[in-house]
Amino acid sequence: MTDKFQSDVDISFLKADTLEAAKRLLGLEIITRVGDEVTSGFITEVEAYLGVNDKAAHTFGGRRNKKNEMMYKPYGHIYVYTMHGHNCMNFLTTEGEPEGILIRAVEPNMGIDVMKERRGRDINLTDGPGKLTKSLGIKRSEHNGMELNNGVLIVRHGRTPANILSTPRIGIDNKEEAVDYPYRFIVEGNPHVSRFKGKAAANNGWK
DNA sequence: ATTCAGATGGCCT
DNA sequence: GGCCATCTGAATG
Repeated sequence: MTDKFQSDVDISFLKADTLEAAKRLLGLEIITRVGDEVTSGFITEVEAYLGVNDKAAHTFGGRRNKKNEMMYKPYGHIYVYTMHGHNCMNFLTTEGEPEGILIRAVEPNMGIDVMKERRGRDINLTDGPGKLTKSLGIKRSEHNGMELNNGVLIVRHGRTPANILSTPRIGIDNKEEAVDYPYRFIVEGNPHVSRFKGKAAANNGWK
């Protein structure tokens, strides 16, 4: 268990309830290995997408197509889609419902130099859904539909949030009543989240 | 500090 | 052709 690329997390909590699972993801460390380069970050921001009843979800009303096909896999799988030329990653939840959790931001931990190289800049490496996938080397061609902890991407116990804040989701202004659902969860006071303003909390909001 | 237009690429209509 | 669960740099105040 001292292997940095071996999971120590029982991901069965993803099976039960998407909103609860979203909060429990905060603080977990996502680790990727591409070739011999290992990069990782602690999850600081997530958004839940509640499937067929959620107008903001790709699977609203049971929509099913080439892009969202992997959303219909069971919990513990990864859904990666591209938009505007960027990759975004979700962890799937439940069995039988096309629900998932968008990973919107992480706090960089391992392999920061590699992330800087992949991103072509030294700051703002992982504070957005398209940024973190680029920093961690996550590609649709290699990660879409894969299972967590199978060798390309694992989660490990990381840190514990001191406080969790919920807000409306970002970037879904055209989704009618769903724009107001408080399905975005962040580690309060952590600066590595989208649109961060103000001052970082003590210890970046971790216990 | 905040706002905004343009880039961007895959997939749907 | 048009739509996005986005990002960036430039232009503002």
